[in-house]
Amino acid sequence: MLRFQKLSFKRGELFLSNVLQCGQAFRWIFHEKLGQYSSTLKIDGEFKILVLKQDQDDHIEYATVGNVEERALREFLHRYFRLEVDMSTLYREQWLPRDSRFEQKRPNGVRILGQDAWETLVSYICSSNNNISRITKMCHALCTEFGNSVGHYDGVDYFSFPTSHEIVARASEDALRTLGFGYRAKYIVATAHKMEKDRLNMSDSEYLESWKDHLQYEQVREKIMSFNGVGPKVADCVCLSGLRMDDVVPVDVHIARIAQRDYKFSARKQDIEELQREYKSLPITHKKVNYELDLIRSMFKQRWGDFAGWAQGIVFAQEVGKTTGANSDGTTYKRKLELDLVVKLEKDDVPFKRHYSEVETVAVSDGIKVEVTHEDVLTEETEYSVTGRPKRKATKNVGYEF
DNA sequence: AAACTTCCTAGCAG
DNA sequence: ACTGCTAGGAAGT
Repeated sequence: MLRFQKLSFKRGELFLSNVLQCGQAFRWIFHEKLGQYSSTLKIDGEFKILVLKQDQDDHIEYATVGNVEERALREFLHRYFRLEVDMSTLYREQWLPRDSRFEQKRPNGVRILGQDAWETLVSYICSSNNNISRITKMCHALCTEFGNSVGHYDGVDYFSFPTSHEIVARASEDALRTLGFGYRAKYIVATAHKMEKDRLNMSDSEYLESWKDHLQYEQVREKIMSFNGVGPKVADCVCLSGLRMDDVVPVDVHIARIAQRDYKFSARKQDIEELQREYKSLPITHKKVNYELDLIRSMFKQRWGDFAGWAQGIVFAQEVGKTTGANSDGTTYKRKLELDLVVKLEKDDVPFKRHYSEVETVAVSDGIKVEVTHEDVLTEETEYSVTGRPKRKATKNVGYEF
């Protein structure tokens, strides 16, 4: 039996269900019966099986399979979930004053994870032109095929995420293609080779992290983009989640659509030309960069400030609004969002709690569809908070239904 | 420089 | 059964 410990935080700062399987991390397994998430993570330099669960909005519970020193574990979790970042304050002091669209948004416990840099790089190479379901399968395949056995828990074997050395030694383009990586197979192999050659005596992640200390964002991105299969979007994801560069906004098709639709963005010719002059001196970036997308990136950075990447995470989660993840039986499902709302209507009303699921919804509030009856009219004064976990009932759909 | 096309694959609609 | 399309892009032309 696992011994679970509590890790507390300010109410609403973290909801595992909105963070672990929404396309940011790809290796968390959800155990239907236990209501737990598990994965292997490198804690204090060694991969361990970590189990998490949450049924309150002000703490999570954690346990490891096998011994990990308590202090190191808590430090790891604090760093992984970036608990030093206070989202409610950011929301109140940064995003809301700078962007009135945030009046219609809440953080909902969506956070940017501080992940292992090398794993982030490889995972996001897999993500190109791909859906979350398949990315998840690919990341798991990398570990089971080329990683090391870490242990066993609740009927599942766990493996480490392979180092560049292990990928070079154990994988090949052919093997990866057979595993379903498609044209990304050669990117993975080439990236692992380059990493193995460049990192010298450092570990993969130490090498990537070393750039952050003495280089500006533009140069760090440049370095990351020098890996095969890594363009601006993937590099920005590595900056944000792998290197904890909180102001970086990765611009994918969704964010580009939001910029145009909600922020009426359109690139001015003058701005594009200025940007081209700026990039002239950089050897790689100006070849891979899409100037329009890059202008969107800088627009959001300017608008949202030092934690623009986190604001992007909230906006993105609301836009996509679904989670997909692996189950302990090896299947990968798209989950439907399910939540409990604590609704306080008029000021003299007693708050009440009510369960909602996406299926039965009609009205939209905060990007969450809510069924509203005649007796509970949501107004601008309505206070609500979201608790609960994703519904475990699966659909086979891949795609967005909003 | 910018605007194409191609690259794997699974799932789904028509 | 078959085609066409799409899904957190990047590389090649």
